[in-house]
Amino acid sequence: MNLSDLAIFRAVVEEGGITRAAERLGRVQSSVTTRVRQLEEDLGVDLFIREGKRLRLAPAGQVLLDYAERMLGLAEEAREAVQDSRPRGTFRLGAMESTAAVRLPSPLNDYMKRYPAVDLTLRTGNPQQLTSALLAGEVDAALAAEPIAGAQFEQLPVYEEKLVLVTAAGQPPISPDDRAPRTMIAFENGCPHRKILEDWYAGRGEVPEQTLELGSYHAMLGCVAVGMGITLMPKCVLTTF
Amino acid sequence: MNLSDLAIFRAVVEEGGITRAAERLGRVQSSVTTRVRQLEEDLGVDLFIREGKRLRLAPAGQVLLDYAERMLGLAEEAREAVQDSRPRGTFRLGAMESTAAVRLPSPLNDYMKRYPAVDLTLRTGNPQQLTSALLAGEVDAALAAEPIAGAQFEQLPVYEEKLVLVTAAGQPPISPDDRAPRTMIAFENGCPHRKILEDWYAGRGEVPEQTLELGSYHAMLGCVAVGMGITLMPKCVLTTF
DNA sequence: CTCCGGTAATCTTATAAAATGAAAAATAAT
DNA sequence: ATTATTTTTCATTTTATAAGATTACCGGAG
Repeated sequence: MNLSDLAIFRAVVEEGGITRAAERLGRVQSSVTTRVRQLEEDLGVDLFIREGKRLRLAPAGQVLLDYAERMLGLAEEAREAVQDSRPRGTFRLGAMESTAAVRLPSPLNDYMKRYPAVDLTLRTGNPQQLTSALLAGEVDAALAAEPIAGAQFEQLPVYEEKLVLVTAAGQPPISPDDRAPRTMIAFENGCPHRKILEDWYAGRGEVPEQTLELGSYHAMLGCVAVGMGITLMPKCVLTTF
Repeated sequence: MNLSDLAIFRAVVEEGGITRAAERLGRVQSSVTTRVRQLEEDLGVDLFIREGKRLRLAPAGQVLLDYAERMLGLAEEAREAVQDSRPRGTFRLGAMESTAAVRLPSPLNDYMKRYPAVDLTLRTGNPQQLTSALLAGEVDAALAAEPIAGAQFEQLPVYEEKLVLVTAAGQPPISPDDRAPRTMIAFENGCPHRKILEDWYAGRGEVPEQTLELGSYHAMLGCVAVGMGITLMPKCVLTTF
């Protein structure tokens, strides 16, 4: 059973005869006869009751007709849907926590309005996690901070993040002469900003005596505000609090 | 696009590769490659994104996969439904008014309980109307009183109707010596009982002076009861009032 | 009854489609 | 760089479908 068989069968039913169906289908009567018989043989049932030269739809034919129309309708629809270039399906995007929270909400909102047929999935993680998800095909694209290890990706600069050192309000500014605050507050391991902050310490010939690892920017800022230590984060994150 | 193409496409998606799909389908991988490419050409879109030796489902492929699964599911279902010999569809039955009202309700009820997948249509009419409906293919079968004109039908005796002359209660019985009541009450023209009643009059050498034609047995009996005339009807009809 | 018009079935031949097998190209892993 | 794996391509064989001619069948008209 394939769709052309079903189309032929449907034409025979609709035209009420093999000869007229053949005419409509632009083929010869014997072909149509053969295809109908083959279909009957394939299904193991009579689709038509043959009374002399007249064909009457058999019960099994009625049943098949219903299915045939549905399948042919779906085929037509599929053909159009597939050629429709408007985005659809699911778009699985990866991003770092900071990007996801601050930069993405607005464009994501626009995107979803613009392409209502697309389901969006946002997965957050550090660049390592994002790149491996990308390699595994678990996400379609990701926004991550450079540099990216094993750069066999197609890349496109999107945002330039200005990173700021954050200290408690009222604290004297950090100068090259003073010792840096002893506690470094950072996001989970793998976060590129954390690495940069560690490098900053190293550049001063220092090492943070203590590291406080937190799971959210909100918590980190709270800790900084009470003078627990310093942190490094995209400037834009600050503006949202 | 036909169902085998779609089955092949689905297998490739499910197995995640042409080689495994070919194995599962029991054919050689070059065939599978060709069929997939043909399907893409036919639809005018790429179903897969080819990255080296790995195939990734393209957006259009996602769309098609959904349709393919639906169509293949329907095909499977159709194959089973068509081979299912239990009656289904619509059964269009014709019958005379008296048969429909008195004899059919109970068997019809049984039938519908027994074959819930069958839709029943009952069309009432006199034997002439029923036979022409049968010839036109508007009903599948009909219950009609003999004799039937142009008997190219397959026939089967089902009921034997005892016809009774009905007069008003308290009336003296009709004897061959008296004149028959002057008014004949009958169903619409074409009703076989009416013909029989007319013949009965003729057999006595009489002719009904007046004919009252009514559309329902209920009305006919009402008229007989008040002494307006006589009628002839199946005995079973009487028992239902 | 026989012939004619119209229809479906059958059979043979021609054409198109699909499957195969082998080799090539591409690429991921070693 | 080499090997192994996977897809693609191509020539060939096999299968499926279409066409064309014929036959069989039925229904109506003469």
